[in-house]
Amino acid sequence: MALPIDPSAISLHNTLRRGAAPLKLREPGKVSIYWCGPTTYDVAHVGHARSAVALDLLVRVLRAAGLEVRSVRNVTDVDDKILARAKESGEEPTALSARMAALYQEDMAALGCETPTVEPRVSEHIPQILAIIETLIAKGSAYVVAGEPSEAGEAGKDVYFRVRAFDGYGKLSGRKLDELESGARVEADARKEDPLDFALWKGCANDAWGWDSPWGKGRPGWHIECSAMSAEYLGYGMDIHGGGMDLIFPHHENEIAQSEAAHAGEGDFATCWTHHGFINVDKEKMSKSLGNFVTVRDVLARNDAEALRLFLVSHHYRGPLGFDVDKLEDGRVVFPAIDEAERKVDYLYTTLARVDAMTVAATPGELTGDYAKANKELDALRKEAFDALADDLNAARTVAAMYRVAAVINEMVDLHGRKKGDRAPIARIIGKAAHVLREIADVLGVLRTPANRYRERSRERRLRVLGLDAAKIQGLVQARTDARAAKDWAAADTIRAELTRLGIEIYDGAGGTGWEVKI
RNA sequence: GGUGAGGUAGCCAAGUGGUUAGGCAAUGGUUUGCAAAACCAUCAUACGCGGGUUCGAAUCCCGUCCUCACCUCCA
Repeated sequence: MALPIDPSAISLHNTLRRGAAPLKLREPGKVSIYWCGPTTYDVAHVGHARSAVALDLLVRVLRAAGLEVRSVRNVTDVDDKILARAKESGEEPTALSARMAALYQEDMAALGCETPTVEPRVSEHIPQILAIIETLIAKGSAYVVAGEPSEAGEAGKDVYFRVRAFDGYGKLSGRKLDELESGARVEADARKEDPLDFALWKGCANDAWGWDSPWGKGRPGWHIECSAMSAEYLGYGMDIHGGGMDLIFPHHENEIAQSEAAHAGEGDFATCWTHHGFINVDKEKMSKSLGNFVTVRDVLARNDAEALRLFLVSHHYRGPLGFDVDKLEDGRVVFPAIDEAERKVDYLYTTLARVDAMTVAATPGELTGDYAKANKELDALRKEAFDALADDLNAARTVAAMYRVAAVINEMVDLHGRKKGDRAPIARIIGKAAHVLREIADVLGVLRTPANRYRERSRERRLRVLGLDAAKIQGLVQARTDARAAKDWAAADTIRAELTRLGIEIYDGAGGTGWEVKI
């Protein structure tokens, strides 16, 4: 079977060029990606999930095009915020960041994100960081100054990057040096040659959290880790570098400056810069500093992980994404958009379950009339689904096509029950449609469990959230079944009303009465 | 002030020059003891506002209003 995506058809928005461009690879058939990961001082929120899902989607799309992907996503485990948080709790900074990193990896795995090829930590790459800083000093791109004195005692020296010595500064973010200088909120620091210069290494007191260096004890500046670790695992230069839009300036701008200065004459640091949009709560960016964040764990306590994943891939990765939080009268917090996405996940799994429940053995023969039309529609939907992904990861379009495929399946399953004479062609269409649905879901990273397992885990979780007991529901359903057997419709309907009030939905099928917990 | 993103039907959300994106909600229908689910149909001649270009504009151009983000840490 042909690959669903033609690698030469893939185009991505490149921040550096301010527009979409066909994917260009340094080595045919292989893609290298560096993605800026989290600073691990707290549990991951929905914004981190969006970032991880954007990377995962990118990787899946590239793989669907037959490309070999090598992805690196850093864990920033050395940072002032980690230190500050650790001081509050009395925990060792390294222990805190390691604990948070483990939680992050757990959460992202729950969202169906594959583990990147390498997830390097800053604390384990200090030698590489020191080496690149020394190179920058040797090339005249960086300079050493006396450390900031502190009451804790003698501090190591600082190293700063000489921004004005790098020609292309501002090329990613579209900023001009003089504008930056004039609009500067950068605090003046007499030790710096220029206010725009940024730290590669910050000295600290001998008894503080840090590492030994040629400039005394200290910690790396924020940006240098990515220059050092990307070179370590991808070599200098990469095909795609990505992260959140807030990183364009200064983080990525500085990464470019450091890396290209250290590797002058070796070409661009990254060919394509990919940046995703934010999650907004009440139109404001979800962020830790604003305190308006919802953690992934908060969401997973109420909703299925696949609902959050579907919600995320239902929107284009570069646009803003509103995340609503509602408070119910009983004080429970709900996420209406995620609930809606979960109902769609229910729908998709129910669709697959209906296919599972029937035998759709392929039988040979020509499809004619409406069946030929349905078959053609499926081909068109499959093409649309994958074309959309090749077009700057437009997964929202892919999701739309996926719903249409599910509708075809349901339509055919209904028909299968009614048009007994046409069962062979109908079964063929269903078999093909189910295959297409799974193929699309795979690249989106949804529908990863067998339908019956999904149903069980959803029921369990929803009962827990509502504080209900399955045995009690079972009893009410049985009582209603008995009333129905006695044709006591009034009694049966009273029980149903009670179940509805509790949040239980029932359905009478050929094999008896089933029930679901509503989300 | 500079830079960037965005404003599309009741709501969410694709679409960057010409044929129904999709979903939610609502209404009608098929089905059902009645329902639920599923399917079909309607809602939908929508594109912040004002000009302009064009046979034709949500889409291009000019102007303008509004929202958000970045310029300090942020996914």
